[in-house]
Amino acid sequence: MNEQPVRKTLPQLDESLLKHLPPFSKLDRRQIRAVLDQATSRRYEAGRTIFDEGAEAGRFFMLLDGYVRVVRVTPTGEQVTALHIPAGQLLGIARALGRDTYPATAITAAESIVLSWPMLLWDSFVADYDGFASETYKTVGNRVGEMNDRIIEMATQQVEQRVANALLRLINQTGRKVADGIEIDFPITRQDLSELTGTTLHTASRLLSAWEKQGLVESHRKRIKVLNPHALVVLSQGH
Amino acid sequence: MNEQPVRKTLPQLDESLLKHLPPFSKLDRRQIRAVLDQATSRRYEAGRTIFDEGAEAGRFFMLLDGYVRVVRVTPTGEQVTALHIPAGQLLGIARALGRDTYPATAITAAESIVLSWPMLLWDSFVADYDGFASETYKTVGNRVGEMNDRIIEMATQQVEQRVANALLRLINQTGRKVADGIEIDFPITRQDLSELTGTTLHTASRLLSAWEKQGLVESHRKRIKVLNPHALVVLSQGH
DNA sequence: GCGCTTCTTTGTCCCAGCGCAACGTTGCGG
DNA sequence: CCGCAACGTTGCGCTGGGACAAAGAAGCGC
Repeated sequence: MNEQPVRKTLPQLDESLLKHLPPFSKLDRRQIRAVLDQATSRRYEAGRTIFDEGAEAGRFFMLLDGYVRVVRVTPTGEQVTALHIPAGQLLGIARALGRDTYPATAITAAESIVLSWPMLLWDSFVADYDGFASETYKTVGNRVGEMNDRIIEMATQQVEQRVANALLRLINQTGRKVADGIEIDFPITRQDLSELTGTTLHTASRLLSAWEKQGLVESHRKRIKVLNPHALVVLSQGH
Repeated sequence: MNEQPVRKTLPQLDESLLKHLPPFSKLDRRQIRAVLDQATSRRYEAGRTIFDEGAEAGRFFMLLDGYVRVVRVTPTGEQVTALHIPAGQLLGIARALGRDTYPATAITAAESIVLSWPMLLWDSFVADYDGFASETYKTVGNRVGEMNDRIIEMATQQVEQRVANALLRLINQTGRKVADGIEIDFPITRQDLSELTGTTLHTASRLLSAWEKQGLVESHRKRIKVLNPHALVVLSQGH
């Protein structure tokens, strides 16, 4: 793990920000203050580890801004991205899974702002804040759903379909509308895409090139813009 | 879904049975009575559907005996087994995932005895029974862990390793020690194995044949006995 | 016992996609 | 402006394992 998060005051954190975070969206002013007062805020550059698989789950986190990849490392050292987590979500919520170690490693995929609280506060948050528990269930439920989908994909779909699906998921989660399409608004390499889809960098690169020739996407290093999402959907369903 | 479960008295259900079920293991006699009184018991033959993906999650279930496959069906009609659930576990606990429909279909893989309760009771169980909530978190956590593992497997491992892994998981969950090895004590076809590992019936069959020739396993239709688990472990790690 | 169905085995063919390898491209720091 | 590192592209050959096919084995009902 990296250096310990530094406790800071949170002048730059607009309280209204928390209102957009589902677990806390219904809190009143005083409660928001209480949540923020107990939080530690930290900025991570891209590529830094927030917590490591297997480490004692001492804190839980909320991603205020940026993107996080949840990865697991195989015995042979390969990385596989299990999930992408967009801003506004909780992570490292081992407690909601009845665990006391983190089940995977979280790595920032872009510069990110992360709040964290001691895991000790988990239970009191659940008790004190209405809807906190049910929102975390939903978070867990969504992630289970996503993982489920990925298992299905991996089991039944061809590489091309999987990559198309991954792209679609990414633009759904983090797409930003631009003039002529939807852009994924965080840096993503071919390598990342291949880890997400369980293929190789080479194949992912080939596919993107092919799609670019067909005018489906446009991409420059670490940037991917989808021009024709519908065609991707068609691809993802199998020709 | 099948016919509605039939409400029955539970003469044949030894109360002590419930003590082996984690979520209720710490209850006293009166509480166990209360839990049982509110349960519906039902026997399912192998291959029957307990609940369907997408259906309203009206009940939650506990598998007293038998074996259940949690499957998802792809748009093209293929079945993929997402999880195997052994006796003693809860299933259909959509509520713990903040959902009100079942996220997958549950099908019995062997004759099974299933208790169920109206989902309405979920909240009161959580409130009334100490440890119920935390045990369900653990159940969810374990399943998330398993799914995670399967994603890693599918992304990084060869078919042979995946099948070996699947077998190992099965003997861990439901292995029964016999004279010269460990037998999986419910009927499993090559087809099942292939669905679990995202390969084809044919390949699974070939692999088992090869292993049988090497003396690693012994199998007769729907029965698989592992003679040399260690060799399988070696295989599963990739030569 | 006889036929039917379900499950399993085995062989042959063939191609998607991985491994390898070499070469472009972009951006950054000095 | 240059060199280097990170990122991306492309060609080629090889092979794991999927598709197809056909036939054996076990169980089941009549």
